[in-house]
Amino acid sequence: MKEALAVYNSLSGQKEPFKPILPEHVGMYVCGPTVYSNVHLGNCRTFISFDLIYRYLKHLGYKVRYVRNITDAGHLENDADEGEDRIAKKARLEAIEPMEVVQRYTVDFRDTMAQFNALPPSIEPTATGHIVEQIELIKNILEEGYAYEVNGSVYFDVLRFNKDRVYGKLSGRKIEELIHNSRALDGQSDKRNPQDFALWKKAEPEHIMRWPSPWSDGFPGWHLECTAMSTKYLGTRFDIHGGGMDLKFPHHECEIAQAEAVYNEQPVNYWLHANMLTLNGKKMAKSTGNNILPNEMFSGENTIFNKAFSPMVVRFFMLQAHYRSIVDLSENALEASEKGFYRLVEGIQTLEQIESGDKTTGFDLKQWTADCYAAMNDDFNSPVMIAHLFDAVKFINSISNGKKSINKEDLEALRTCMHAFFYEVLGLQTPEKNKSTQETSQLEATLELLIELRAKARANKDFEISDLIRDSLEKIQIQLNDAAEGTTYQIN
RNA sequence: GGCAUCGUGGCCGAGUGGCUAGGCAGAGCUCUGCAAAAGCUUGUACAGCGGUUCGAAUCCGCUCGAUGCCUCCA
Repeated sequence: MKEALAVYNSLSGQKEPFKPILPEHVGMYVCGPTVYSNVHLGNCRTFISFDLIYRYLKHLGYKVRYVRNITDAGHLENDADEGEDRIAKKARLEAIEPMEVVQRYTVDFRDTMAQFNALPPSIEPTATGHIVEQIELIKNILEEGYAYEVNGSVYFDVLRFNKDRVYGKLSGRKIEELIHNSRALDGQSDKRNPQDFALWKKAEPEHIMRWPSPWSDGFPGWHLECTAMSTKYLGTRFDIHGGGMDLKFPHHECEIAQAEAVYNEQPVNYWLHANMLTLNGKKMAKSTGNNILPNEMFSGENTIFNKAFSPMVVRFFMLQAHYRSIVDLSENALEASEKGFYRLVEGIQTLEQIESGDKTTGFDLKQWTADCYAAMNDDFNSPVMIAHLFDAVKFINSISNGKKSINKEDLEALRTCMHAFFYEVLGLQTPEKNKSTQETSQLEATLELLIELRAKARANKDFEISDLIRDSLEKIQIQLNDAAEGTTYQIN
């Protein structure tokens, strides 16, 4: 199965057979969040996409080292604030320590990702914990002649780099076009060319987050941390680098330039980019109000949707689209996914109860299993794999109805495969059963009494009473279901 | 303005030269005192206009539209 995996490489623009540098190991780096506010739902989609990829690689038997950074310094804003660090700005606004901001939102981020059942990465390094490595890297780039210092700041010399190597190969941008499209400098910049980017910025006096360096007391440029940390933990050449599509340019382009400047080879074999999440057809933006936080979705306390959606439903919704497609969050789409998700969950629960027969009828289990793997091997095509899971649910239901049968061996294999794909690869969980506290057991007993009374009324054809019980319960979100074996209830 | 990705049935969303995606909704059926729930069955599609081809939703060109990034520090 491993050999069949193909991934879409942004660098080449096509699907390529996946061959890691070491046969049994995979090194994967994904650009993590900047922890200056609550994690953005769009960010979550990126990390859920890479969680799927991480899980599938592990499922195939690879030993994966998954590194995802926490950006807690050096990510400058691009609005009117004169080069102020996002973290520092937030700290100033809230009158707290910068590291307090970092701590708060790192905790929020981890908590949210845990709710989405995303596995934690193998290493989660922070930018502030790797200042030494970043300074070393700048020294090396300067030594190679691809950077220059001006007034205590150090900039990467893109034009100089482009003479020896190619800048723009990931994003398909040409340096001439970049120059052509740049506006004239307003004279305030120390940079020689607008395409150049900061490796080190001298801190203004009011700037709180600062570190000593050979050039000035200052802070590292944003692009630098990922190069420093990825190469530290994965080597100067590693297998997979991931991130959101929006990071392709300039961030990842700059990473390539930084690494190539020092190590003289391209740092990454496979560049993978997860696409964006829109909300009601538009980009999510705080400024326009077209924005929703993960927790607001889970609790239903928001002005965008009329109801709450659980983390598993949202995760399932995202996995029903391919990671390289833009996916649009809307109430209709979420509700459709929610129902589909529960259909799948019930199918898995039915699978636990069905019994094997003499032979398997109407289902080619080997072919089905192969189809599931083929879908995932085709650039992690989770929507197609999920479609196959629904085919299995249809089969499971018809076994349950007695219309089809399955032999012992196949039943075992079906359970193994369904579990592997549902829990392990897709990372889904079935909703937790309510813990049986005293109150719930009292409720259960009461409901069973009501069901018994209703059954008596029905036996006497006293439908007025039986419907009164049913309708009254329905009003308080308790649904009675009459089946051949008796009446069951469902609390919504 | 530049770069990139994309436009699929009522909604979401795969596929990508000839062969059923799937989910939700709708319709029909089964079950039921009637419902509900559940299960089964089922359909109209590939933005528009040209071109290539025996054959295109799939390839090419143009038009229209969408989304992201860039055009300032990063």
